[in-house]
Amino acid sequence: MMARTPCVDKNGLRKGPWSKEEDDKLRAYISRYGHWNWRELPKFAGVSRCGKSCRLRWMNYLRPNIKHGNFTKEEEDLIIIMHNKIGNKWAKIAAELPGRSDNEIKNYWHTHLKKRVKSDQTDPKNMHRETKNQTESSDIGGHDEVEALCASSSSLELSFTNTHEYPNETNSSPLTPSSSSASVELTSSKFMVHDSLIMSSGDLIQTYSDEYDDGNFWTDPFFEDLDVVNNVFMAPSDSDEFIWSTMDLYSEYHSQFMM
DNA sequence: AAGGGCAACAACCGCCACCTT
DNA sequence: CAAGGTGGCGGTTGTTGCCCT
Repeated sequence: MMARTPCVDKNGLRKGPWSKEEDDKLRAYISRYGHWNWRELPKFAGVSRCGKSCRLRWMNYLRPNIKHGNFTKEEEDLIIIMHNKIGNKWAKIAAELPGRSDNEIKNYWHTHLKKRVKSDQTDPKNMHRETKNQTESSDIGGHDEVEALCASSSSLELSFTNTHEYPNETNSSPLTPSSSSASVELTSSKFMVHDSLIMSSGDLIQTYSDEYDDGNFWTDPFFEDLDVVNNVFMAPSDSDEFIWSTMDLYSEYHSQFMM
């Protein structure tokens, strides 16, 4: 794998390439409960990563329907046309390519397409084609049309959630979609009770301070004592059932008192 | 066969926009 | 209105594999 070697930052959070176990934990958690809050999520998913790293991993690799490699000619052409019109707006371009992440498109552009475009433009044999493309661009990928394309893509994320099969759908709860048409997006406010429930549930976490360090939002631990979370509440993978049962307990609590 | 250079790409980092309080 | 929290975007880096000499 072409990635950085694993390491640990000052907060004990892992950096570098993701292991299969980490992927499995993150995928299992989000599939079941959605990404309700990226900063808190890794603690509950049992992953020693910062929220930002989890988000990136999910968006670029673990999302349902995500595709890798082998860009089609149509995809390449669309990237080139849109890049010609809107520049490095990778997220907007990615919105037009279902299953492709902005990061992958960005990488693909830098490693393949940029060179291709450059050589196309400098190759005299392509001068005619270039002019033709520009004409076509104004027809096919003109500014208005690209904007319209981008606007129409707002439901892309929803379409992903629609097509995703939740492995535990029968365990429907306020935190899990009751049907495949439900969004997995959950507001943080709906989760306000989460911590207090878990704390009261067997006093697993003795203290949870609101006054954690004012360092970096993405990388600093959410709980005052990360070790407590990792070693006590977030048990190793062989105790995943415990995590799920605790989360389900919360779900019941939520449906009983918060709905 | 060795090793230097380059390509590919996963992941990190900083910044910004938006939302909530 | 200001400040803090959060999500998202785009630029960049770092590592590894491959190719060429």
